[in-house]
Amino acid sequence: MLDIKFIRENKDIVQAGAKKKHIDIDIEQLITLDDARLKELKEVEELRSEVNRVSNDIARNQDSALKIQLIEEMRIVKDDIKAKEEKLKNIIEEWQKIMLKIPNIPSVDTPVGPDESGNQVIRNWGEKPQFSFTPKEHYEIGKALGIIDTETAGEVSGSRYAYLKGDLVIMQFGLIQMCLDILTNEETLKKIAEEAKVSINPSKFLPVIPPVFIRPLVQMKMARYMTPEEHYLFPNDDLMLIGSAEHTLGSMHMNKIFEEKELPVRYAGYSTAFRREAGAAGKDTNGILRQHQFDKLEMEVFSLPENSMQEQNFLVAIQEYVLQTLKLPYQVVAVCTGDMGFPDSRQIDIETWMPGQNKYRETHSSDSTGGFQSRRLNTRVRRSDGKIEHVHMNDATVIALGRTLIAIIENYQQADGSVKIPEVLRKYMGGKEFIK
RNA sequence: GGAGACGUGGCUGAGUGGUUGAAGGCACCAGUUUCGAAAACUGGCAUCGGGGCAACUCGAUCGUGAGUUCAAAUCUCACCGUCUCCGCCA
Repeated sequence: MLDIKFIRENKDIVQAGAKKKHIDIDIEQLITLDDARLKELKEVEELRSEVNRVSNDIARNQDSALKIQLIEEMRIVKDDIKAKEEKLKNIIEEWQKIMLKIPNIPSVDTPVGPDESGNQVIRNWGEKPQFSFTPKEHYEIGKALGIIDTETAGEVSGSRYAYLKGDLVIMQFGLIQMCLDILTNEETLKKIAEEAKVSINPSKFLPVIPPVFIRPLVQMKMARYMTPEEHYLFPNDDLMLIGSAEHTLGSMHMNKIFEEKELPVRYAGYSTAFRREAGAAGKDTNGILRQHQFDKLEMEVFSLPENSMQEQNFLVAIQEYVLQTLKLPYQVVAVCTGDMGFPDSRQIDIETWMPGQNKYRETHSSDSTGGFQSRRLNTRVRRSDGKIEHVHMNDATVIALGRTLIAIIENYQQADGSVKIPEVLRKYMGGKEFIK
């Protein structure tokens, strides 16, 4: 949510920002409503003030005839207040509906574009592996090795589910452990920050296992409930499944105030993510690329506003470090206005090379949301001078397990159908060198 | 799931219908004192919104939402949450 004062003072910027994101909003209508809201609010407040004043007189006055007269008068004023409050309530409801539809404004360095075709590759890393044979896709290799079974899962649970088995499971836990080792090691983080030339305090991440259920109201505050059809809903319990650990990590400090010296606060949350993939009919149906359920380690950082850009750069640097450690080729992409998320001011994705598909595919995302989510969540910071303002929030993937497993399977595949295990993972897999 | 207790400012804790936005304490900030610090003393110290250049002022907020009343932290109802005991369970 943007600040209404900011919207009033910068309506051209807000309107232009929404247009770049291809979201229709009517700022003039909002401002007309806001004028009405302020007028009505003022009237209600003046009447309430009168009631308060007279009520105090009643309490202190000894003259009982006068008291009765004043009480009668206040009864009438009270009815007046009730009617005005009803009117105000309706105005505020309309006002909120429009406010919730106004997206965050894209940063100045966000490329403008209609959809993902407008995304820009910023840089790439790594040599694509050369094969003496035609590289296969992950599901073929996985099926042959008996480590991915989508057929049984299809019968048991439906499409877009899979059984992962054996060494692939061990590898998943190895990846998680490897990433947690990075995120909880201050030396490593410092090194990453220095190499990426970001000037922030590279403090450790606190590992968290968050709930996978969230109240729809809170999801709304995270500004991640724009497309209800994307979520698994449990109306009997007024709950929904999270689509990312971000949703229950970012809301951890709802209605709370940080002290300036506490920031940045960094979390590394591990959870399963649940997505209905409602808009992806027939897309990526093979294997485990696009699943209804996948596991992910996610970073969430609360920072001072002036640091949030650098914080995002730091998070991207961590993502790159993870992929470099695994020796997986990737490209870093500035996501354009037409493709970026509703609450984002700047979104950067990383796409990892998938030789079987002969394509880069999205494995990481990092969202800088500024004060957009924190305004809805009411998450603030008390500065050292006592002033209180909204914190800035950044979230980013550390590792999305399913897609990273695909990248490893495809990049490390061998002519005999086996998969070589990346060196850094071997210590987590009993020293094993191949899955075969 | 059953029974009971409770939810007040950053924390603690008073407050059961009328200048209570809320005593006291801790923490914090500024000053006095000190070479400096501690201690002591003095003062300040909730958030949000409206109006005002400002001093200031009006309103809202005592878990959330409704209600009763001229007047609600205080009374009523619903919901949410926490704690204790029992049950169940990994």
